[in-house]
Amino acid sequence: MLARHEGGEFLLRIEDTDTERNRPELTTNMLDMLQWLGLKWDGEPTFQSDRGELYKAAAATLASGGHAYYCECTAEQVQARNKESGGKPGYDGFCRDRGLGPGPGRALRFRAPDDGETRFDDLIRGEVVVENRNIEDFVLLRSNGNPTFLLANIVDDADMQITHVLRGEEHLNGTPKYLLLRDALGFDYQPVFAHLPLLVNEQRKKLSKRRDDVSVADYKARGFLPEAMVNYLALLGWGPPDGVEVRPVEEMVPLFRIEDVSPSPALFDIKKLTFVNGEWIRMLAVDDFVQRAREFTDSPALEALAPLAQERVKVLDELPSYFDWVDGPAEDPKSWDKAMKLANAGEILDEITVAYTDAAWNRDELHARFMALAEKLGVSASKVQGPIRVATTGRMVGLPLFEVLEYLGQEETLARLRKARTRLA
RNA sequence: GCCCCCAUCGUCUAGUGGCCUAGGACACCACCCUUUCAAGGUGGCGGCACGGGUUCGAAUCCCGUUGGGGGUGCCA
Repeated sequence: MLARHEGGEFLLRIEDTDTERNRPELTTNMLDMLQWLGLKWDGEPTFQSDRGELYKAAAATLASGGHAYYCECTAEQVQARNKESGGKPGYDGFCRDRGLGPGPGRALRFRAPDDGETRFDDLIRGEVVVENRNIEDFVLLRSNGNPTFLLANIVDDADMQITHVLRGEEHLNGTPKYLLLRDALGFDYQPVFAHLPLLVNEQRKKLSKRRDDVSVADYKARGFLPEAMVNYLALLGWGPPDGVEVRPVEEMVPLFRIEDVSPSPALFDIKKLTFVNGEWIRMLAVDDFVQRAREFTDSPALEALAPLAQERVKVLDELPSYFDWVDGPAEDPKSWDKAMKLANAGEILDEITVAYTDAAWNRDELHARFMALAEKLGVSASKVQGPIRVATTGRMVGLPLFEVLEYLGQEETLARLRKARTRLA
């Protein structure tokens, strides 16, 4: 798939589409992801099937030039022969000199050199040298006629004059093959290589789609901000020279140099991502926060209490638990037990359930009366708020109590307190 | 098996021969602040994998060992 940067400054080619099955939805997902992350692009995606003739021409050049040959071995046959000769994987060159022509069931293989070495410079890893005899005869054209990734890769790169080949370390081994193909095809083409470190899981294995959480859509659904995601991703394998880690991409771009990227694998640490996300949430303008928070809660109290929630939440999907008291105290037996088992829980509720009319029902007044009550009962303020909090919101933890009570209003608050008192008795 | 890559606190990193008694961030712990929880503040815990060289001097350079990862597909 191809995507051109907005300013036309560079051409980004993303190779993710299966050349054989050619599933467009993969491309669509990727474009959605890029957009969410704020990476601009334009231009229409290009599929490999649109460029088939180019690959076939290259394959023909290779075959007629003696750089490739047809092979009718099946995977099973190769495997069986390898097993017999000592279990070494890789193609054994069985059809190398059989002079087979094209035909059904026959794949085209590259004839790798028997000697010499292939070397290249990598911005991140320095010089990499591989002896050609360690490179086996890999497939160029499948028996169904479709080109493989490697062939499409070099043809596209040379054709588009790709300047920078930046990819994961898993492609490091493929690079000598890529270069061998380039030379066999006679291309005058020399990109700059940079093989980036792999992202690994807790077991230090390469992050895989099958067993790890790698879908950006999932992080989006959980309430991670794209700003935080990009920010955190940039921190893997790299650190800003001034040490300021939480900052917008625009600020990191001028600081970033691909050659400063670390060559060793990095662990994707959800804890730090969460921290960065919390920082970004707190940096949001309140109305922006409210807008984004709306995806996660439909509470009518959101607008009124947004700044208080904004300061507490690290991931947006925590929001519901901060606002589930609006229609009545949340069901949370643990909180109830913890708060109400206090010896003087009943006494606290008795004292606080008295209405007042000599002052406005607001945070400051509630606070003042609450403090007076704590002093009167000779109990710490933090102890006193427990029963009240649970009686009104159902939970032991949550937004600051008096703001919540102010929002609830005197009538509703007192009703909840009395109800709790009855239940307690 | 073979080939390639990698190796600083638990994690992400700074460090490119003396500014290193190895710095920062996350996490963790303690204290402060405080109506809960957060946020904020202060402090703490914690690392150059090992062994040889080179050098007046090595986390930094070289070699080896060990450990980890990747590749070894008619996947990309």
